Amino acid sequence: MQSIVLLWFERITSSVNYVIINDMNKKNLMTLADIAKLANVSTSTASRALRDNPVIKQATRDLVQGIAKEHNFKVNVTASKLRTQKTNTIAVVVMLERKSGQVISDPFLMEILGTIADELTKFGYDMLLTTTKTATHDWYSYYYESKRADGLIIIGQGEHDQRVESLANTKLPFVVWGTEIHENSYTTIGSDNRKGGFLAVQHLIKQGCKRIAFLGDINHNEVEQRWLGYQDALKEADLPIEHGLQIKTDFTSNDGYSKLRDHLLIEDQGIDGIFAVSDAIALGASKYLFEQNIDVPQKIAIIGFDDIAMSEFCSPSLSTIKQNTAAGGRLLVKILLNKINQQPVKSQLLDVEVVQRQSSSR
Amino acid sequence: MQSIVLLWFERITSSVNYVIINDMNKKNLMTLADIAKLANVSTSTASRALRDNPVIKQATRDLVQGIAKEHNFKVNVTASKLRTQKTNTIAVVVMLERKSGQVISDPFLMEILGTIADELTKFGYDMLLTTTKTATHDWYSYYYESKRADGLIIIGQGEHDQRVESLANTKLPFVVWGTEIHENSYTTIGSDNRKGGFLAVQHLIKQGCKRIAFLGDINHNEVEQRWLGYQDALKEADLPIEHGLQIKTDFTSNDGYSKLRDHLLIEDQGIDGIFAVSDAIALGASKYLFEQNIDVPQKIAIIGFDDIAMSEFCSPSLSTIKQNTAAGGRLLVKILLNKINQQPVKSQLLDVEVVQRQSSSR
DNA sequence: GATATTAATGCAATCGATTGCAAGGTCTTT
DNA sequence: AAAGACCTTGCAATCGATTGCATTAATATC
Repeated sequence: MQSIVLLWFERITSSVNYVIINDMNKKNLMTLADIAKLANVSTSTASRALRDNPVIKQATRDLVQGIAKEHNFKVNVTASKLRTQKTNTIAVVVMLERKSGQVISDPFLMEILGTIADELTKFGYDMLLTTTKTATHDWYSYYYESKRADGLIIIGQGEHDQRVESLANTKLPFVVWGTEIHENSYTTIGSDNRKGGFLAVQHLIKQGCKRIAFLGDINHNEVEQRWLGYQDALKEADLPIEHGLQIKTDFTSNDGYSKLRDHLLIEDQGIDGIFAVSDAIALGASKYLFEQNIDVPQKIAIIGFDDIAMSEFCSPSLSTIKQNTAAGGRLLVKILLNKINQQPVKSQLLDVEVVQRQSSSR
Repeated sequence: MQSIVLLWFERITSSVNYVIINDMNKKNLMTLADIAKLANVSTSTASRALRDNPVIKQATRDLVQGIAKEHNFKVNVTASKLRTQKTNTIAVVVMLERKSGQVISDPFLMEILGTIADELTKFGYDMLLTTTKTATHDWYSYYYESKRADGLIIIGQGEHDQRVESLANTKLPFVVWGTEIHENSYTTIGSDNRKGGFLAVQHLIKQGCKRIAFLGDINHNEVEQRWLGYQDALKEADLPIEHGLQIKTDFTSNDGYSKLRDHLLIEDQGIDGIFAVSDAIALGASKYLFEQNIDVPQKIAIIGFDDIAMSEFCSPSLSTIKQNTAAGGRLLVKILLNKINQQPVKSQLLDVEVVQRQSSSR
């Protein structure tokens, strides 16, 4: 405050400072110019000093930074964004299933979102979150042209989605959590779903299963891969692939329950194993088997996918395929930031592993 | 550049358009000024026209809007934010438990986040998401002073948190999902946890339970309320409140499992009911009872809290207290926006209800 | 001591949209 | 036909930080 008075005689006039003080009282917002005045330097110097630009003398940098800290000054990122043309923000779009309005697989999602959030923070980025339920359709315009974000992370490609496809032709840097579909169409990061399906079914076969049902909807890209893995394992064991054993099932426990019921009522009873493409589905199926007094795993062994927290605590506990979500989140961020920095990137698959529990231990 | 020269002769000439096209090729970004030129009006008129300001003639509005649409023009929100001093963005902070690094109760969280996201979108706000794991500590500076967001939604107050308390003295508009603690300290929205605890225990008592264990950590504000509700119900039924039956348990299935085990091994065996403050805990506890061949619900009835998707599909299915998360999300947004618009607001409780399933049906 | 280098800082334009105020035009009204 | 009222539109300042270029100060070189 006193320094301001002294400035009367200097370059800066008293009335200007007076106004500023008033402004502060009114809005309680320091501006870079205020800091500069207090430090008795120009705003350019103040700006450079705050960002530790070596062109500014160390003493000046210390002075300015000290004053900034003292007054708890924070740069107005909006002004900064406008000038630098960088938002330092990444938008994350969560694809929800249209019909159910339900999240692809809750616990898994929350975990990957958390990792992404943390990872972005680490690199100085903010994270904008939306779901497909209400989001604008034109992500390119909304996020990129409007300067809301520098890039986009899309979680779950779901069934073929036109919105994602069309992004490939824009300048918007983005990555997708899912499965690589059309070659080079866009960059995807995801678990090795085919291997996951393979491991799951191979495991069931090792437990002695010969006729294994597949619960999932292969219109969903990732599920399609799991379905291919399912077939790989059967082929490897010289078991027949019976398309009648593929039961189209949504990503919910409810559907797992009822689809299995319908199938067991209508179709033959000869299945001795179930590969469900999500733990939620598997739990629904288990429920039905339990109600029918069908012994799990002795009569029918069952394995899921995701390794959600509950799987361990149901009875019998659920075997499953575990995805490395933490690594996935980190990779998504890393690849996207590389892309933003014009570096070449390519799609990647993450390894998966079998978690064996009671539901498949004979 | 050239456009300036050309403007000498005429306001708009075809060559001006040419220049604009050049600009686009360079940056592929239309600016309001470009649209204005195409429409042969000033930027001020263009700006007002786009926002449907009635002071502008309808014909002009149509013209400008038409051109904007035709060229797929989107206003640069960064510039807009700077000028208007409004970000139209809300930051959402998810409080994670420190120790476990785990989310308070996954499925519940994802649901409320989804609702908040959708609701904010509806009102034209973007949503910035962070977790407490890596977030800056000074939310006021980071979000408000830096002009990243107009307000803050905090999900879960956890144990007493200094960061939340200190916000109460700032100008940052914010609301908390949780339980009202210090009167008027800040605005909270949350389920009526006390009533939830009351209903849960009352229900168990109706089923004939006389000695009911409480699984939860009452250092957590919301859990404390559930604990009070627990006591209310016991008092109402003239049952003794035994503090030995309060078992401090974290929000995980794992802890539910092991804490119950420890308790049943060390303490007396006389309990005939369990109220777990989350479904995750309840499922862990169920698991233990199942392993020990303790009949649920006949010997011990059990009820949880949250109504996560899995509860219905475990065996036995889990009774629980259901929170109205969708209403919660909507209310959080509504209250916060009211607050931002300087309207008076007050904390609110949301109703809860018992969902009776097998685990408590004798 | 004069000039060439280098170091440190300041000037002023810029990012793109918004808005108070002024100015021009049109239409009444008497 | 003059004067006022109103309707539209444009001018120019503004939001706050950043940065290319110019300028001044300090040091080195001959």
